[in-house]
Amino acid sequence: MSRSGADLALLLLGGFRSLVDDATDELAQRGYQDVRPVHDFAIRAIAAGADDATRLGQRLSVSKQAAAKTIAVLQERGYVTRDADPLDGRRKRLQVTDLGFEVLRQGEEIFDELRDQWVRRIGRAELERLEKHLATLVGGSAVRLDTPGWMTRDLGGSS
Amino acid sequence: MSRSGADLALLLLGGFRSLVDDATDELAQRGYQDVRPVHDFAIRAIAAGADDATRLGQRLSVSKQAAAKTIAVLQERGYVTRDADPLDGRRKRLQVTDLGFEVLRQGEEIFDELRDQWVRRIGRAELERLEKHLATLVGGSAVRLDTPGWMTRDLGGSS
DNA sequence: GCGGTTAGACAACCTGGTTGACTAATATCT
DNA sequence: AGATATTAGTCAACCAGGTTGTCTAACCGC
Repeated sequence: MSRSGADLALLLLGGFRSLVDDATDELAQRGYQDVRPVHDFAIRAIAAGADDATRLGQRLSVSKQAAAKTIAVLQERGYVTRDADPLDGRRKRLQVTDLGFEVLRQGEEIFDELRDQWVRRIGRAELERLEKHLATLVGGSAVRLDTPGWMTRDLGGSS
Repeated sequence: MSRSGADLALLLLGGFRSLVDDATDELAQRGYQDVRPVHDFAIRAIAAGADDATRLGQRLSVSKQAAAKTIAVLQERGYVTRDADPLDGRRKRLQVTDLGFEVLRQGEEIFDELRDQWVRRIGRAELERLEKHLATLVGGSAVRLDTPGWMTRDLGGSS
């Protein structure tokens, strides 16, 4: 048992991947075949007020062009709409559709269920302790999602 | 404070990114400018016996072609050599160079130092507890590194 | 009204993956 | 031995998701 710093990093990555892969799987089984976590995050950001491409890009720490590509996908799948802003002719105001909110809701539900599974395995107090420490270590600093590929790709044999 | 499943995922990702970004920064400062964690992992896998492109690919859960591309980079930078296998004319046997081992050593050292910093912040016992739980939850299952981009990319304002 | 800024679109390009096709060498089977 | 199958590596085409740069149209301030 090495307990090296590198192992620690791998453990964290492993934990993350485990959750995300399982969640993506489950989301697919519930009928949202091609939703990737990055879509979920993007929809969430839009719902939270990043309602145009530029702001979404800022929120996601990617260029506005990259954000626009993501938006195009979300729009095509019916998770967001894009209509002209009456107050500013340049902007295209983004709005999350009912379907979009539904994906969000299900995504949350799935993640919560996965967390519950973890609670069952190591106990509530222990998991909360783990979260508390991680929060301390990671700090409030926003987690950047600007990792091309990676969470957007389809997964092999995860679950 | 939501303590939702999604937050947990973000915490894990944040922890990982924090370590990896800092490590990459530090490695760069020590003169290994363009080493990304993925290179470290690849060298490590080669040193551990995945000494041809096919096996390296399997180890890293990527195609042999992708592995070959990585190898080309490692070779160009002098971290590995590739010579004919006297026993099997098809294979090109990989070997980690002294420089390659040096990168590995420094990488380890850096990660260990980062872990020490964490120990200082939350205490040895707590960190070990965290590691123990994560190990339980993630299981022995090999962590897949097949995330295109992401750890290979250069980092913005991390540290 | 005019110059500067801002939102979005378009295009070219990069990285790091993928699959598919092909060659050469080794293994296996009759 | 010889025919056949497998295996390692390479090449090429392609894809996803990002980047920068350029351009247009609309807004803002003087």
